[in-house]
Amino acid sequence: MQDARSGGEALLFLTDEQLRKGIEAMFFAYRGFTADPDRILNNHAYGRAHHRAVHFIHRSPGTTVNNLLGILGVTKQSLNRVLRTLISDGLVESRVGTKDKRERHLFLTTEGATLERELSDAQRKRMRDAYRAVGPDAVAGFRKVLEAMMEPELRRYFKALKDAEL
Amino acid sequence: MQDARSGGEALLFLTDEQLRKGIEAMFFAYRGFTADPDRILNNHAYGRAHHRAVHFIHRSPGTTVNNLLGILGVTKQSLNRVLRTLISDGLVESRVGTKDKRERHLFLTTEGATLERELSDAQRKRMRDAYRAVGPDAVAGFRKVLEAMMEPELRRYFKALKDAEL
DNA sequence: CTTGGAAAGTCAACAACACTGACGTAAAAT
DNA sequence: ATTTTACGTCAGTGTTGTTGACTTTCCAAG
Repeated sequence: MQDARSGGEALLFLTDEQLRKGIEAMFFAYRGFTADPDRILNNHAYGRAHHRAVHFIHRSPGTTVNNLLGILGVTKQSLNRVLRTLISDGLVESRVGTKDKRERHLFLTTEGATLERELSDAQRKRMRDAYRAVGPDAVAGFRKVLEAMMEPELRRYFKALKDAEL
Repeated sequence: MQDARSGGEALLFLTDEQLRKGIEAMFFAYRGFTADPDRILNNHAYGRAHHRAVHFIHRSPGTTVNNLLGILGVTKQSLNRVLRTLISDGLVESRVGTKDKRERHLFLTTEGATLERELSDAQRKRMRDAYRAVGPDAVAGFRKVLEAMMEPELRRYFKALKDAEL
């Protein structure tokens, strides 16, 4: 039906039509991916930017502001606005570095960890339901494609994250 | 290494750690997914919202504003601002409905189609490279997980999009 | 036929969050 | 001693989302 241009046999998944469907799937899926956390954040007067910060501080406790900047890909001004509110609201603690006193090491407070849990529970639930519905082989393929789509620098960072670090 | 808590055998892909890695993969991959179009849009003084509108108008020529609203999941006021600039810039044409004069049917002009092509070429290239790197089986799994992650309403819409419509 | 409500679309004002640019401070590196 | 790095801040701007108020059009009940 859509193999007119790829004279080939096993290359049908590379047609423009299939690629476009993949693009749209990515768009619609990302909406679902963020839907549950967005609902929760609305009740807390926070936004997606706060979620991202809280997630990665939880993931890597003691990370520095500079580290976070690289991961999140925003300017320090933008991140600072978010961190400032999280710190003043008592969700994040910022400790001056011991070795290098210019650095600030970020940690979640108990309250911050509570919000993180609430957000990630909702997001994991959707992910778990999706995973369960399709099975481990599909999940493996999913992960492969996502990794291949990343910018090389972030892919390196992503692969360096140890599973055990959680 | 991370199977401590799932007493099970084939359920390792459902551990919290694996789910969290999936969440992060989704986050990083989406950044890659939008990186190329974002660069192009910057040169044109447009944003991601314009991209989305142009994409779906190309996908379904003659679609109404209301249709687009359901697909994009924003308020009509937000979409209207984007459409207004696209129309006044001559990328989109808005025709009053013949049957129902309240409706506006949207079409890309030649200039609009040129921008759409430029954007989707870049985005498809990244998708194609990723697909090629992982092979058809992984791509099938990728698509399955994405579909499972969508909100039911959008999944129905997504599945209804015929491949041939492109 | 008229009237009243619903639907489609537009205009205006506001908030969140990204950006750039400039500046300041403290500490590390050279 | 000078430069660079890490971090914070102030000011200004742009995109994209929101709500609220409005017009035009359609349709259906009286």
